[in-house]
Amino acid sequence: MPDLLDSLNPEQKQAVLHEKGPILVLAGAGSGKTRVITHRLAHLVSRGVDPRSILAVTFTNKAAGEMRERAQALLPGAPLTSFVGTFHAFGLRLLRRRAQAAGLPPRFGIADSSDSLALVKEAMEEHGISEQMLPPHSVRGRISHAKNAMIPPQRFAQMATDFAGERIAKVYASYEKRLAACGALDFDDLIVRPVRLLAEQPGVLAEERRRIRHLLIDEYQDTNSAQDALVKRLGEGADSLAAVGDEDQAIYRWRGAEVEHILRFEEDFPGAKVIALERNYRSTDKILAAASGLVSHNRRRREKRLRSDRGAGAAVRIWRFDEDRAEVEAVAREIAGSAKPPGETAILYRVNAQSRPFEEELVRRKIPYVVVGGMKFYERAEVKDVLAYLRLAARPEDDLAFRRVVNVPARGIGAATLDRLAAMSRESGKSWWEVSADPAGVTDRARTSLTRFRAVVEELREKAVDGTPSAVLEHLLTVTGYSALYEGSDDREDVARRENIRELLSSAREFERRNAEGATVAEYLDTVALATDADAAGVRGGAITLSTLHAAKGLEFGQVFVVGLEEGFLPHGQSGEDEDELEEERRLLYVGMTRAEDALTLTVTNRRLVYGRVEPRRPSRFLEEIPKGAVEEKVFGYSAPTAAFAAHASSFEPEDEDQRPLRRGRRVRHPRYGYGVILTEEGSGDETRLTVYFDRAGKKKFVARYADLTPA
DNA sequence: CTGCTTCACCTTTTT
DNA sequence: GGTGAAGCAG
Repeated sequence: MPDLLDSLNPEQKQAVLHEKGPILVLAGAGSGKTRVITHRLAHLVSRGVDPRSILAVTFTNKAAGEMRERAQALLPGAPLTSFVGTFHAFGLRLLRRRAQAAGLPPRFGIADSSDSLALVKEAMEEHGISEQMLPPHSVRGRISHAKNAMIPPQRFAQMATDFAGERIAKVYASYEKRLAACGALDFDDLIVRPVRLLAEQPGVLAEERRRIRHLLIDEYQDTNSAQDALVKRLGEGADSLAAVGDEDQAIYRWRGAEVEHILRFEEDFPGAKVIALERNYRSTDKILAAASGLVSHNRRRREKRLRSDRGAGAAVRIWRFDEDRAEVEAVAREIAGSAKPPGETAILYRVNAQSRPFEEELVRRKIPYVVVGGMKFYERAEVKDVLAYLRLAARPEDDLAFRRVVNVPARGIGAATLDRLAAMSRESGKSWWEVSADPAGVTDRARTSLTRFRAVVEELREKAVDGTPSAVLEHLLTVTGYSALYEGSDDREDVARRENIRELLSSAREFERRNAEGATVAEYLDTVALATDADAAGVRGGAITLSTLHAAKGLEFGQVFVVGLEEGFLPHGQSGEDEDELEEERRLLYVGMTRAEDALTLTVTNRRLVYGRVEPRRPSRFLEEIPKGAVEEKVFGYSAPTAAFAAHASSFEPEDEDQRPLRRGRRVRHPRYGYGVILTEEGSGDETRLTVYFDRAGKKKFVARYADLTPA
């Protein structure tokens, strides 16, 4: 198929044609990365390579879907049988096939992020750790990092140096126990377990290597160490291993990704071929110059020179506003007056909460829009409830699902009964399901309710043996009494819930259609567990796209607005001042800017409503780093800040040396709580209240005047 | 045990 | 502004 290569430039062609061994493709923004991957995949197949020996891995379902589709389009005829999917989907498939070798129960479940957060909370409670002391979210984060670094609880405990670390080690250990008790794996396990399996069982490794001969890894800059290890295990000795990525677009450090993996590729794979794709087909020169100038302030990157293929174009606009209302209006007005079709426009922001004012204004102006990401379909309570019933139908020993719905709709099974079941389960090592058959020490009412509940689940189990997912779902909605819960109500929320349930049903039918044979309940549940968003990005058609900078990666638009370029958003207030985190924030903006083809507008505001409060804002430091030659500034009715306002604003200034001993960030000592650090100051003078985070006692609030705090 | 109210706390990004 | 936990009356 010679025409396969005609549309490629020389570098792209080299990347596609590369025959043997490791190759790293450094694909700058807009350089035709997906094109290279899909063509390489298609090329291998058309050259006679067995499609089943090709493994193509990405990070998101969306990217995987696109890759499969586009590769398939290049290969008329037989459906592509290669594995094309996410790291997690690959890990899951491997573990399902080799559950026994991996030492897993034959039908293990998958704990999603809310399941695993629930388990962390329980584990914390078990060890008497309050949520004030350690936020469950961050504990969950620490555990996740440890798992991805392949550090087991035992070693984590040995490594723990401080008080918090010791506690987290305990939580980590019982979290793992609890996960095992409900026969479930969390997302991290889906990567880490395969790595361990391949490391410990040479036989399995040999077989997998025999099966997988060609690897294609997308977004290599976003791999964490477990994913990197997985690639290395499988890739060693493979016929080819192609890693594609761009360190300037690495934006998942917080999730354990390490740019080092891509920066170190040639050392890890000696003799690797490296090809840089530096021709940009997406953006005009001005946009590219602005974005490149910005990201060149990063140190941990390879020097590169992106060239635009599209001519100079218009300057990047920087719009400055006095307040957020004006910002929202100006952006909406520009969009309304624009000749571009709505589908060609995107508004990008740092955090989801920023979408709201724009949504309101777009609604007011009757401009259609879609929000990418946002509230996730599979995270809605009603969807999770219904799926929990389905999970029980497939695997009654799924404690997490059991607890979720045993009392939904309300059956008179309350906290006391649940505590009983928990205790019995812990003592006997049996699942809640088993224990609930003969519960000791619960009220008669609860006992009858449990019996009735069990009968319902038993019936669903039978139904699930040979029923399709959608049939079981439909059945379950009536027998459990779940749909009656929201029926016949005019409440907007209830209407939405009914719609979501209907939506779930049709997605199940869609799943069955796509997997004509083998659309079992278990397989449907696997798919759903790894599907995080409802692929909303596919339906953008005639609507403006609203998206976070993260979710915008991989997309492109004629006209892009990156809004709210202020300190606190970009860089985000939760990101520290250390260089690595700043670099990541800078890359995030870079990713946003390089989404634009012809028009890019960056906005800043002097004042903004945050959590219902008007707050002074300062322009992002990144604005200074964008080359002046590429931009054109415009100030909208900008009034100089008042003196008081300026004083307030300047307290955000990091280089403004504040000598007060009890200011934000200072370490202090308290006679009772020991050492800590000041998190926030509220009010002023005698009224000043301080929130202090103590190393051992957690968060406490004080009125500064009365608290016995000394600088430490 | 349930359902309602209040209250605190919060807010990064996601497979 | 929104959500989830905690508190309280029925």
